[in-house]
Amino acid sequence: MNIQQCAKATGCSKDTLRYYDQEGILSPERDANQYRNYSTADVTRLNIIQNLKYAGLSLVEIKMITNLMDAPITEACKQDTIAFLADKRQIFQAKIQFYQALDKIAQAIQTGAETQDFANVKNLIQSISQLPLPDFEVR
Amino acid sequence: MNIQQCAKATGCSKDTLRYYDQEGILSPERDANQYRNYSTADVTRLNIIQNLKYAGLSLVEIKMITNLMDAPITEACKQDTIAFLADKRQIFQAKIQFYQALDKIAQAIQTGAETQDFANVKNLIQSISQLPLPDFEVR
DNA sequence: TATATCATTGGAGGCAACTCGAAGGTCAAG
DNA sequence: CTTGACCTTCGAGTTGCCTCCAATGATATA
Repeated sequence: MNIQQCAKATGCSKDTLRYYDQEGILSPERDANQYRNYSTADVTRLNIIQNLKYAGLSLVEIKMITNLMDAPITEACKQDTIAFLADKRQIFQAKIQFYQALDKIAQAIQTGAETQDFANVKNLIQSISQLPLPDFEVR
Repeated sequence: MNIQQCAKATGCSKDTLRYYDQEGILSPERDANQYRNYSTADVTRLNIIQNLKYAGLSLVEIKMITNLMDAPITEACKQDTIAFLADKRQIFQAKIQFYQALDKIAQAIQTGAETQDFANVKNLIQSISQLPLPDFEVR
């Protein structure tokens, strides 16, 4: 699969695919003429990358995770991974709670706006300031 | 409250506060000497800004929402707000589902790494590619 | 009144993650 | 064998969100 087909299959732009190659995030095989040749495994991997990006991970963090797929996992790397995941899970869980709370407020604002209850809309926006941010560092 | 105190109260840097002023996101009153003077309402507003940023909104979107707090809400603006919120709620709900699924996988990877079940770790990472991204546009 | 510490502005720099353009090589169709 | 649509690399530009610096002014304390 050439770069154009891969771009179409994954929704990444060709430039993005070249950028990922350059950054060592995803380096496909090359044909004799130096053209990139993407395998179906590469496409799967790009889906993983996109999903983790959507979850708010940086490309460096994504590299860490996807690297686990092809390297044999050493003891040191195992420890790193466990610590990293414990960290990330805290963040994921904080995000779940945060979005649930925020969605509740958004729903109430929606209702308030529809029923012309504008005073309440302002109170609801105020209440966003009360949502607790997690006290650990988040990117 | 001067800029230093506000920075301390909100956790924003002084540079960030000046940047927000410059961008019209939060413009505090000025004293006779041109020094910025932050009110408690400004601090509340900065909390809102930080929370919405954490939720993945851009500063432009945040401006849209916080502007609702001081302007009288016109009919046109009401329509915009309702549409905007409907949109954002879709995204929030997608994120909730996504993080729940991802956390489940992260937990399983953690367990697999702890118990040396590395083959399974690789399968689990693979399974991230299966998580459905929402089909609407997300930032 | 000198000194230190705060504030102001303007403009430059930085980082992540692209995005674009130029200059040139490859390949299939007519 | 030319035309057009691909591909390559390299380097520069862009966007969002800061972050730092220099020059200058205000304020508090010894």
